[in-house]
Amino acid sequence: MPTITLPDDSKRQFDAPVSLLEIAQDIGPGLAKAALGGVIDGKQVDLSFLIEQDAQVSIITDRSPEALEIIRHSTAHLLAQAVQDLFEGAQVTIGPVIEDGFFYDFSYERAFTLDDLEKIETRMREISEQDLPVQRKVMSREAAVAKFSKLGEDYKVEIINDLPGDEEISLYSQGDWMDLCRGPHVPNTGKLQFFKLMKVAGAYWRGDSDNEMLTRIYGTAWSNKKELKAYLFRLSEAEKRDHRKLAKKYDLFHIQEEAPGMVFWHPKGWSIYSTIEEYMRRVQSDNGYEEIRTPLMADRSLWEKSGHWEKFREDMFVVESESRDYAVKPMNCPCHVQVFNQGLKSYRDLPLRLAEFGSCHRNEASGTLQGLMRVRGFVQDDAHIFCTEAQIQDEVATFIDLLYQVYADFGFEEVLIKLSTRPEKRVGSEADWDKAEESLKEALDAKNIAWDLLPGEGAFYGPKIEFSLKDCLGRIWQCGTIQVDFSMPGRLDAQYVAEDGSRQIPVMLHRAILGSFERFIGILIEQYEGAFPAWLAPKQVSILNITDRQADYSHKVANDLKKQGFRVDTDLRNEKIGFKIREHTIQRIPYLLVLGDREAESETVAVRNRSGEDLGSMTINEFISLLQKDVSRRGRIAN
RNA sequence: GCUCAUAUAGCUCAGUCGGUAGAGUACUUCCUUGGUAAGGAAGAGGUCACCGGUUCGAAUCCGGUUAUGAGCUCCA
Repeated sequence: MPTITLPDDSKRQFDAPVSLLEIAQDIGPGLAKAALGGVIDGKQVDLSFLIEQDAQVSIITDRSPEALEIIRHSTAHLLAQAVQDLFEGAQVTIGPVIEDGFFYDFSYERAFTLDDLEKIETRMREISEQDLPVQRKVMSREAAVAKFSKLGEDYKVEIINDLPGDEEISLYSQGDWMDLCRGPHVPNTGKLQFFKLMKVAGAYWRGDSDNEMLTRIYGTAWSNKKELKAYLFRLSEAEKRDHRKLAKKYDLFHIQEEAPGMVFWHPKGWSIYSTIEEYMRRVQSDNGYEEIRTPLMADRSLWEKSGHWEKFREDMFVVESESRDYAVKPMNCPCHVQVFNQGLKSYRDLPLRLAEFGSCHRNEASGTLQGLMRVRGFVQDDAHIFCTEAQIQDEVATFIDLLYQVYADFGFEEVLIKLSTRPEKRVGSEADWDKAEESLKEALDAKNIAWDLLPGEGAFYGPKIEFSLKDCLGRIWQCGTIQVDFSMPGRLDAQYVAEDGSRQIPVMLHRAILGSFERFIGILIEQYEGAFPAWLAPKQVSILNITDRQADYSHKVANDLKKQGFRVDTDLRNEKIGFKIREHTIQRIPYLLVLGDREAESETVAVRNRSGEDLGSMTINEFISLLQKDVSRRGRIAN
C-alpha cells in the first residue's frame, strides 16, 4: 500500500505496488505520454520500475534536466543496436553520455568510415520508427557471464567480472537486441528522434594505449528538434570562428612544416601581439613588478638542480655543444631564482616581484599540437613573487584584483576559479601546506567570489588557483594561475636575511594572467571572430580616396593620425569607392575614412565604421577624439 | 606518441576508369577618375607535400616519411 509523494508535496495512495508509468497515467495521460523515466528517493529509474513502499517520486519528461542524460544513453544503445545489425562480428564495449551527446566504442575488424556512419544513422532511424519497447531484466552474475560469453561479447564479460560484488546485474533489451547496462532508459525506441552521428575516432579500451584500439562513434542527441538545431548551429559558429582559418583570412600568422608548433607572426598578428605585450608591461610596472630577461637555454646542471631534468626531461629540447648539454627552457622559474640569488636579499626587499615575457619551448607530443591553442614555442606573461609566508595572502588577493581588471579590459566578465589542494605525492611540511592552503582560501573568500575546490589536484610543490574565462560561445579557457611553491627556492639556494638576522628561504609564487600570449591571442581571435576592438586592431583606420585628386589630402590626414599614434593605412588605388569599402570592411577595419572633393575642400573626413554605419562628416580633430575614446575603452563592454 | 582522415595555383576547391591539370578568387597589365559592400578586358601563375615502388605511362594504385585535422578521463 505505497503512498507516493510528488514534487509539489501532494500525496497519492495505491492499493498495490505500482509502476512509475501507472503513477504518471494516474496523474494524467499527457504526462504518461511525455514520461521518459523517473526519480525515486533521489535515484533515477525506468518508467517500469515497481514501487512497493512509500516514496518520494518525480516523473522525468523531456523538459526535465535529467531527460537529456537518459535520452543520450538510450541513443547510445540505439547506435549499438544499429551497428550490430549492420556489422556482423562487431563487439560492444562501453557507451557513456558525454557533454552534448554520447559515444559508443566498438571492437571491429576495421575502423568505421563516414560512409558507415550514414548507413548506421539510417538504421537507427528505422529502429526508432519501430517504436520497440525497452525492457529491463535482472540476471545473476553467472547467467550474465554465460550469456555474453555465448554471444562472443568478450568486453562485456570483462566488464561484468570487474563490477563490484554487490552490484545488481541488469540487462536492457529492445527488439531482439540487448545490452548490459545500469540504465535507466527511455520506455521505447520511438522516444529517440533528435539525434545525429557526428564523427568517428579511435580510442583505446579503458583509455590505455597498451590495450586494443577500438573504433568510437560520437553522436549528439536532444529532446527536441529545436535544441538539436541550436547545437548544430553552435558548432557551425565555432567553426566559423576557428582561429586557424581566420588567421589566413586576416593574414595574422602561419605555422609550417619546418617548425611544427611554432608560430611565424605576420605584421598584422604581431601588431596585436605587441599591443598586448605593451599593455601587460604597463599593467605590471604599475603594480609593483620589475621586468627582467633571462636566457633561452641553460646547462643541464641547472635543470638537474631544479628537478626538471628528472621530471620534465621528455618535454625539453636539448642542444649539445662542446660536449655540454643545454636545455631550452620550458619554464622561467629556475632562471628567475638565479636573478633573485644575485646579491644578498633582506626581508626588506620582499615581496620581490620579477616579471618576464618569457619565451619557453616544450616538446609536446605531435598529436596534441593545435593551432595557437597548443604549441611548442610560446611566451608567458610570467612572474615570480618572492615573499614570506605571511605575505602570501596579501599577494594573492592583490593578484586576483589585477587579473579581474585585465580580463575586463579584454571583454571577459565571467571568470571561473578553482583551488587545488595538496596531492598525495608532495614536498613540504604539513604545517606549510596548512598555511598556504588557508592563505589561498582566505584570499578568495575575502573577494566574495565563487570558487570550486579540487582536493588533491595541487602541484607537488604547493597549492594553486586556476582562473578560467568563458568566451562568447560559452567555452571555457584556463588562462591565469597563481601557485605557491615551497620547493624550488630551497632547491636553488634562494635565501634572504630575516629581521632577526637569520637566513631564511623565501616562498615563491608562480603567477600568470594571460597564460601564453599565443593561446590567449587564439582565444581573442575566436572571441571577436577577427573583428578586434579598436585598441587591438592591427589597422585602426583605412583612408580611401574617391579619385586621384584627393591623394595629397589623404596623405595629410594619414600623417595627422599617425602622429597621434594610430595605426593607419591609405588605399589610393584606382578603384571605385564601393569596391574599396567592401574590401576594407571584409578586413574588419574599425573605421574607414572616405575622402572626396567635398572633404578635401572643407578639411573634414567622412567616417564609416565596420558595421556599415555612416557616422557622417567631421573634422580631423573630432575624429581623433572619437578614436581616442574608442581605444581607451579597450575591450570593456560597459562604458 | 597512438588510431583514422587529409595534403592539387597565394586562397577556397574540382579533377570520373591510370593517358603529364581546371574553376572561382587573388595577382600583373591596359581601359575606366567612379561618392559608401564586387566596373570592364587581357595575361601570367602548378616538380599535384616529400621519398620510393608497380606500370609503356601515376595527381590518380601500393609502401614509407613529414605536416595538418579529429579523437585518445568519462566505466556496463
